Amino acid sequence: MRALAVEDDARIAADLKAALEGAGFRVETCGDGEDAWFLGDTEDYDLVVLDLGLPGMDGLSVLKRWRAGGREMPVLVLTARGAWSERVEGIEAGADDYLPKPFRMEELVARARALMRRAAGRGSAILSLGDLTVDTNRMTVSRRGVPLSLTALEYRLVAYLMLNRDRVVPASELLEHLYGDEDAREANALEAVIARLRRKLGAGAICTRRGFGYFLEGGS
Amino acid sequence: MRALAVEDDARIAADLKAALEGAGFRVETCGDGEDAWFLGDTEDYDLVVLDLGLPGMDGLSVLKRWRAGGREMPVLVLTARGAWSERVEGIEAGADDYLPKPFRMEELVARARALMRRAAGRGSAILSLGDLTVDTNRMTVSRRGVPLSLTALEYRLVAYLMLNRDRVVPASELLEHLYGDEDAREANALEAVIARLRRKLGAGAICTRRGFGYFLEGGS
DNA sequence: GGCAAGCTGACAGCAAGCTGACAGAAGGCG
DNA sequence: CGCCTTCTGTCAGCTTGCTGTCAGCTTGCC
Repeated sequence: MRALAVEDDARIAADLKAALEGAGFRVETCGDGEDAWFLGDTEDYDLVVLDLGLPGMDGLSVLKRWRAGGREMPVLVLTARGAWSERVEGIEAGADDYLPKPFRMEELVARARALMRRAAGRGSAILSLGDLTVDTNRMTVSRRGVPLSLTALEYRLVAYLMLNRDRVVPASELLEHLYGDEDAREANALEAVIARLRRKLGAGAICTRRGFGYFLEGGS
Repeated sequence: MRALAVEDDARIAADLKAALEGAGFRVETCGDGEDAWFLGDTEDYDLVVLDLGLPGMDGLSVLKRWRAGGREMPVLVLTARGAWSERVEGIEAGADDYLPKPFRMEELVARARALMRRAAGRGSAILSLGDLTVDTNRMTVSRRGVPLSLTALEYRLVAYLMLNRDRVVPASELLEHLYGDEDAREANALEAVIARLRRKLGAGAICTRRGFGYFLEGGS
């Protein structure tokens, strides 16, 4: 397992290196944006930890150029505290996860592992679309970073829509997923859940395509 | 990440290998006790999965000899169904976790990850969250520095929640961890333990997410 | 305008979870 | 061997709050 840590603050960089090495990675560090881009473009890493504030070239630009060039390695972005807009941009630029500073190194290592797991084939732990984020580990949903308190049923519905965010999910399929298809719940149980969800997520989050089904808002 | 799977049943060994490789490990297998001991003693593994019933040398003896020789890698022991005494011996011999057969491979992978996380946490045997501290070496739990007297069962529950503090642990998983075979214990044994624990730890320590499971309070 | 699909607030039933009491099991100790 | 202590599963009754149902409404479509 080979990792690249892109971070201009030498002390943090050293800490990153130590933590990741403790987790079993061979780690290289780099403090300059352009150098980082070059390394990420020419070398093969299993993981990149990328700070956004860099000399040379901005972290987001680095990331975008990697992705534009077809580099697909997992990238964990370090964002400034509470800078939500940075996170959104980071995700759009192709980040796989983000971690707000300051963070505990254990947290970083945990995320790194989650990324490795995801890359190793399985579903990701964190899914985002628009201003909604679903964390399948914690089984939580948050909106613009604000955690929402959902019931189990509501969570499963959102998570399912999020997993199938690239298509319209028929109501019948949702019913089957939620209730295991046997006793077809009297029609509008599903609609009741959707209504409650919309109240919590915000009106525009779940869209209806009349006669077809539901989908999560976000771009399309 | 390098793992050793010690298992004499060839089919199970193959399953183990596949599951762990799916989780990102490079996996070696071994079906004989003496060979296993030699490998574990001379090679560096990040994780060992060890079945107790082995030809050549008994699994427990292998483990004890590793520990006696100062080998500290995380070891996950596979025990026979319902064999309680084996578990206790396993812990005394230095196992980090145990899993009763038969088990689901996902469960194994989850445990393996938890072990890796623990091992990566600076090798520290002490975990803290909020005002709770769990010392996995001495198997003690304290609150604001005041040691609590917990029973074995209670300790294992708290420790497991602490090891998995970054997620909500489903009740079914806790049952499986505590009792091995889910069917054995009727309904609310788990809830009884939780109630007793809350009385000792303080009411807010263990939180319930209805329909999901339990998690330790702290921060989030 | 009329019909059907979908929405929503209210509400009651019900299941998940909590707790205190109790007794069987396990183990310690004389 | 027998008493005693501690642990822990079961039970019953309770609380909490999730969720399906209903009735009436809005929206989209022809």
